Amino acid sequence: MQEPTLLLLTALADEPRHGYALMREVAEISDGRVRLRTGTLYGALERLQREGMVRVEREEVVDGRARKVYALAEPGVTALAEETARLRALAVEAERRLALRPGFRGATA
Amino acid sequence: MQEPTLLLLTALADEPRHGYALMREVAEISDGRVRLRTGTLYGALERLQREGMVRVEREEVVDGRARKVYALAEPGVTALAEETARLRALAVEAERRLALRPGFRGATA
DNA sequence: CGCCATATGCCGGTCGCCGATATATGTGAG
DNA sequence: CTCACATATATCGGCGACCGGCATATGGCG
Repeated sequence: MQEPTLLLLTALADEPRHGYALMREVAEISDGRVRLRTGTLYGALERLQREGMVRVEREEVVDGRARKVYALAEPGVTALAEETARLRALAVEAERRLALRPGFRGATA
Repeated sequence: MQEPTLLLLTALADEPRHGYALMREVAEISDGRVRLRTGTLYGALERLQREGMVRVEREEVVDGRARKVYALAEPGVTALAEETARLRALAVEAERRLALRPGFRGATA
């Protein structure tokens, strides 16, 4: 799983959101580092629906603009939980190895 | 940065290793989940050298077999440290959000 | 002698992501 | 009133990392 996808699932983890809100949320989570393009966003959303990770919870019209509100499906919750656990373990291992290097000054500050 | 690349840099983080040893190391780090293909390995190694992350430390011949021993260059150390810090923060955030879900049972066990 | 582990390398295909483009409405500036 | 901008969704071509398969070569074991 790549980072944009991981960010997307994370942005959906606490509550359902529509596409455009997801773009803003992902930017915020990543401190502005990752700006999802619409091509990536809607492409990923479609793929994640095919894979059963995400579902459309409802469609609404707000101020004359159509919205699709996406939500994490159960497989998505499980996948996200497993992925983050895996990644956290990997990060810890990488940092352990880096600390083994002679003269290493942590970049974590 | 994708996971195979991250795993590769992690495998090089503590000490220099040659290609085949990297395949074994990556498999071990990932608990056997990720088996680097030679195409991925040598392709990534070449790319990472172009990017200045990795360098060939030395070439040796052991038991009649030629080896190239790869090492992390300084930019690789920095990149790995930053990437892991970023990923760890993201994992923490994802887990925080997951914990907010009603009735969530941690998959971290 | 054949098989497996060691060891490196290339090549075609797939797939996720990027960049650009299109479409449409509401809001605020000029 | 009009133009620009934020909101909102969607499609398309292309690129690049990774995968799977193949090729090549040596040393050790049965």
